[in-house]
Amino acid sequence: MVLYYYASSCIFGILAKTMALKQAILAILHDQELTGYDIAKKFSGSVAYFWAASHQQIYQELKMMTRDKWVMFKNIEQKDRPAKKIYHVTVTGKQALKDWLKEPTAASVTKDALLIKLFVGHLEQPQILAKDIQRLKQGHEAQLDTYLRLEKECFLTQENLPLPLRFQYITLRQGILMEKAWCQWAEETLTLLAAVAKD
Amino acid sequence: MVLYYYASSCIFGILAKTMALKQAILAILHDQELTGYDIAKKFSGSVAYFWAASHQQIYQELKMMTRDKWVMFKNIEQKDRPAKKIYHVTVTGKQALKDWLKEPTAASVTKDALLIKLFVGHLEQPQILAKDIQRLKQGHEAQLDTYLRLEKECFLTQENLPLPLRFQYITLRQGILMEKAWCQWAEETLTLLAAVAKD
DNA sequence: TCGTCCATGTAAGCGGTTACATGATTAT
DNA sequence: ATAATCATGTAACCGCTTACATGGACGA
Repeated sequence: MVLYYYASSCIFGILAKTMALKQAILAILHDQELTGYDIAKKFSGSVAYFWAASHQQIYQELKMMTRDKWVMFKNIEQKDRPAKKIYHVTVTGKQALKDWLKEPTAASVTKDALLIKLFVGHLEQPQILAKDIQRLKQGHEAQLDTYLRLEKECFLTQENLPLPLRFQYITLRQGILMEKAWCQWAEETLTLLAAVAKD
Repeated sequence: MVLYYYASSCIFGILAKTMALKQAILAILHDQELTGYDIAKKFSGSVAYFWAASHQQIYQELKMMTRDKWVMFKNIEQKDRPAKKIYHVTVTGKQALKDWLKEPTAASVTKDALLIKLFVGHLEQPQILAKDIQRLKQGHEAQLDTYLRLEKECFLTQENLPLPLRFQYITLRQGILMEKAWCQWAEETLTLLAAVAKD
């Protein structure tokens, strides 16, 4: 037996796999009927913050989920538009989602190329990295703005939010806190890089 | 031509791919000679925060990088231990790393199953999710502690840090700020979940 | 004796990306 | 004209995980 060798990876063996696209689709589709195209749009919109997926992947996943009876679809013929499949979650699918909620969640893994670059940042001129960070910072600031506007418009105005919205607010709050922290770090880093450039 | 359709993905087409394991290995190996085994240890240690990799993957990557002349190794026979290969970066490899530093970096993509769960958190008892978050929070707090101790011991004590360390400090700072933000969010969320449980 | 550390790999398969393909309608 | 929206897919490939495999030294 060589199991001991895999201890570092197996200590989290009880945890759920990271692969959760099926569940993400179930979550979106839970209280509404949508086409694959609609779901793809959601995945490059609001849900994109915590899970991204291309339309190709979504179509394939829907095919498998249909086979497994987690979702079903109605074929709708249209004049002047291609026919579309409107999906909904089955009872089996809803149960699968609920069961998954109970499983312990694995810590999410970050893969950040920018940090690798900074780790050996002394190999290049600090201005080059600074420029790169500045560009990324603009993206994060824009995202933060979007989130803050959403917070103001949808969540802070009314008291006694309906239960589902109270939970969605929690996910928005993570977006806000993380983007804020990122921007703060970026500012700090740009200051440090400017100091390096001076020397 | 149907390129317009892929605009949303191609707008970032000029950006570097996220796949940066080769560069991460080059970064670690840049100023020291190591075996694949050593590199794997680094990847489950300090570097793990911004890039994770298993030993299997590292061995395969080293093989490809050897083929491409980015790294070379010396075979060292040992008594009472298996033979080992000590790798070092070639001039070509160092140039490849420097070239990569200049490429614009793609924003890193988060995939967080916990947020999917919270998105449909109303489907389960709030205590179950709260427990899960509490467990994850312990992990993040432990990580934060490690980072803060490292900061104190290695970076805050001495002034005029050598250049490479000043850059490594920047990466540590991101770990610190992100973990802090996560813990803050977790606290907020646990309060909100407790409120939900009361109703 | 059990498990860990050192030190190397192969092979199957999964999750996800990239490229390719179709085709009418509508807005600029 | 040009490009975007709606709406569906297939196929090749890549990055990574999981499982399997070897084997001696050393500490609890």
